[in-house]
Amino acid sequence: MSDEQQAPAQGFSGAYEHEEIEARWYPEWVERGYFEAADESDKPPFCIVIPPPNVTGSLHIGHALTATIEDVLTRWRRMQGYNTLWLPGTDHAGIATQMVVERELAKEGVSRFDLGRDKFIEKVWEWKATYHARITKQHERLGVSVDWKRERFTMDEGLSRAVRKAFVDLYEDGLLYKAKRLVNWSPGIHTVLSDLEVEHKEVKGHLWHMAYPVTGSDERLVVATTRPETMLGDTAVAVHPDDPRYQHLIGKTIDLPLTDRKIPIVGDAILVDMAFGSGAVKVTPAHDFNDFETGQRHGLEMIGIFDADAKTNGNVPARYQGLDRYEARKRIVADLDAAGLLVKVEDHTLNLGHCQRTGVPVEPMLSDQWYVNVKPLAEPAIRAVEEGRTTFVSKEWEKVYFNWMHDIRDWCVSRQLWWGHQIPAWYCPNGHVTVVMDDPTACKECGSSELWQDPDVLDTWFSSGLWPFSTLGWPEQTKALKTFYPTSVMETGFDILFFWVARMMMLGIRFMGDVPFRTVYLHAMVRDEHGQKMSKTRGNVIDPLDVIAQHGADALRFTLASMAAQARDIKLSLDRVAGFRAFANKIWNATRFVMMNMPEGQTPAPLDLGKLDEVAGLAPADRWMLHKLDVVIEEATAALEDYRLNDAALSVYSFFWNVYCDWYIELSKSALRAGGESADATRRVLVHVLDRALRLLHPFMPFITEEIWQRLPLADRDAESIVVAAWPAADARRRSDDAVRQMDQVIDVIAAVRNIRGENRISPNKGLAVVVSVQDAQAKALVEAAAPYLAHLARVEALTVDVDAARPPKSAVAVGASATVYVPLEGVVDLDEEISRLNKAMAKLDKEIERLRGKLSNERFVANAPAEVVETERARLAEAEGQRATYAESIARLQG
RNA sequence: GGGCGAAUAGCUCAGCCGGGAGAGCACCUGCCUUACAAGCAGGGGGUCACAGGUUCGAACCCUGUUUCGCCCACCA
Repeated sequence: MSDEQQAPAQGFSGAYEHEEIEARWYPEWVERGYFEAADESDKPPFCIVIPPPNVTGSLHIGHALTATIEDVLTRWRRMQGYNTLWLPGTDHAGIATQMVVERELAKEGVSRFDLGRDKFIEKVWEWKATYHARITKQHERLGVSVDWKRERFTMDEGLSRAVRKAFVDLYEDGLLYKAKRLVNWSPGIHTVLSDLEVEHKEVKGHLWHMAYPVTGSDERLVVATTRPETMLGDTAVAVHPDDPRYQHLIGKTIDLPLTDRKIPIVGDAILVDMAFGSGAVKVTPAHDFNDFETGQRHGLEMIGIFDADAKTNGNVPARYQGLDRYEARKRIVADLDAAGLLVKVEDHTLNLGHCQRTGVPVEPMLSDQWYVNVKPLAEPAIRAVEEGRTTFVSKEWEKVYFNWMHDIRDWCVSRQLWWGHQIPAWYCPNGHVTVVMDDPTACKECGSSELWQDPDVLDTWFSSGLWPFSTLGWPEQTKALKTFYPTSVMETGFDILFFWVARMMMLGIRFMGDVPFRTVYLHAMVRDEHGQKMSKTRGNVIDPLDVIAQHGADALRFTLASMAAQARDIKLSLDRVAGFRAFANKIWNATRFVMMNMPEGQTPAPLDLGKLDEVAGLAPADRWMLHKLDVVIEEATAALEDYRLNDAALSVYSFFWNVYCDWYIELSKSALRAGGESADATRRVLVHVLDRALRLLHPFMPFITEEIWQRLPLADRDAESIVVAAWPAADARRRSDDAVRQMDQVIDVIAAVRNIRGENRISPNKGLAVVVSVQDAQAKALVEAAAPYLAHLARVEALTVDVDAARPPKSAVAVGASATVYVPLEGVVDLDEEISRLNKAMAKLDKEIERLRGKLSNERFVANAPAEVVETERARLAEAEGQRATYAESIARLQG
């Protein structure tokens, strides 16, 4: 601070350094409890529960987007005076986390089975602790204004209780049941998957045509299959009952090749399409969903031929046992070929289900699992959206939601994992099931004390589905629950609409009797700048922490918010972030200017909007500035109300840079130099606007705005931190149409001079003598009064203003909307340059004139278009024609 | 097989209820002008994917086509 004397900018002498500022404020905010919500309050509630990040690793750029959007909404509402709760937490992420820990262990050559369940789970908790801490750090770096005191984890005690309560209730309602069905089995991780966790991908494969001998005859029935190995589990062959080729075979049997089994030939019009393949289908009910249905219809035997690894089991002939399914395929094809039973092989692309996590093809397997009967839950969840009790931002998502909900199928919720909520079902030796909240000591049915708990755990999404109310204390009827449920906004990526949002809707309505959130705001996926998915293998992953280190959290947040409206993909470019870092720098430097011009130790008196007319020295430029401020307050607020974060961010951006900095600060310099009342008034406006602008920017750029706001000399400071300061309210008393009209004219003249200067490459240092021709005395007075502005912003050293001023000889000309500007060129510029500039301007006008004349000579336009539209077009034409005439005359003069 | 989204300047994208095509970055010219060279001033650049239609008037509404992307779906 030794240089304070040379640079009286009250601490703003240095450059903008984001690291230092960002590190300092976050702990301070938490310490002062600004982010903490009240269980009960007179203020209206605003609540977002965070989509809990998985504790698998660190936050990626998508999380940064989530955090940014939610923080913008939360900080904005907090400033508006809401009792604001943004509730943080993390998800145990069953499969994902178990997998990463297993992978870690595998590096040391250890499997989870070597450790045993308890030891393994201990390891996972250690992992969770590490990554939870990392995620928390990252969130802090981003500046999230969450209420850390209410942080939850999907497997903490309270939430585990909520999970049990939900399970037991659904079970008692008959909405949750156990059944033996064909399931999606992942041989990669040895667990069943829900339909949603199966990804269908096109795969190039083959269609094998195999000949099956009909028992006791020479006839052979050719079947076509994409999976020849499953023939070992075939228990029938189906043909179409109306197929003349095969009708006579229905009721007969097949000698199943490579086995000693005989299987029936059945007629089935549902399964069989006569036109496809050979028209005959092998039926493997234990390993194919269609075949399973067929088996049900015909009472067929089901022979499962694979174990948990999808290797052949003891149900197949000895020589094929213990083979991987693809190995088995090769062997079966080879053996059939050798036996002369392979008729042909065709290329064929098929849609194959893959395990979302491991990428391994899913194996349909027969298995005992727990299911939720979701139809009865989906119905009210559909109705809630139809009736608008929950609305989607981007209405189009509602259609997607409805589509899925209408076709919803039972949800398989059990998983053969160790990490997760163990299913609260106990079995006794007599085959009874006991489902209760607290660990039982005896069987509910027979009283047996020999009980064992179901070893499986629940799908992660089961606990996440309870998140909006379990985090608020449910099943206890807490005050927080009463205050904040239904929550205000659910903001998350569209990729988990079905996984998560739909489930929360169903479970929220079932357990709370009301929707879990009023608004669903779905954001896009963040890609790299070319639209590629970020992935480690592509090497295009953008780590939010790297971006923050380089450009600052404020710049990253502003970038993400400004792109939040993009529909499906957000293409993130680091150039863009750099641009917004420059913006932060601009804010910093503008502040420096303001501070340099404040008398040390004094704070300008606040502006009383009701008495602006009484403020001595308040010039049109000041009134104009206040007017523009009011416009942006209104725009930004309206944009946020509509969840148009990009519009809000960008309108404040261009206000601050292009209006406040580019014009007002420059205009203010002459008043500040002049001193006295006008300088005083200008200082008050400078501070008033900067203060409001910082508030508007705060939700987007919390750190820099706080740093500056704290040091601003504000006489009417309403809070100790901008975090809890009031959001600016639009106020019509700031508006002044007169000032806007006047300043438009001044700006018009300045722009005209600058254009002549720029186009003619006249040095910025060269002072100019300028003649301005205006239309009336009022305009003359106005432009004359603006002489100091012209001197500073356009280097006009000698100004002559007249109504219909005569053109000085050999002068450049620029015609503005309300004035014509002449700059004598003698000794300043080459005449030819000016002539070519004028020709260019004229060519542009010609185009415009042609367009307008065409339009106005169209009788139907004049007859049908609204009068005001016709009027503005006429005015435009008149203006363009006038300008063109001036230019043409100028050219003639310069040449002559 | 069904559904959805996108196509606008070199790049990434805005563009509301149909009425003079915009921003950022990049580019060109001139400037270290006392807040800021991470800056200032000036400038160039678009057949709004294509073809029809509605309309006085279409980037915008309707129909179709093409390209790219996504979601859902049990055809062997």
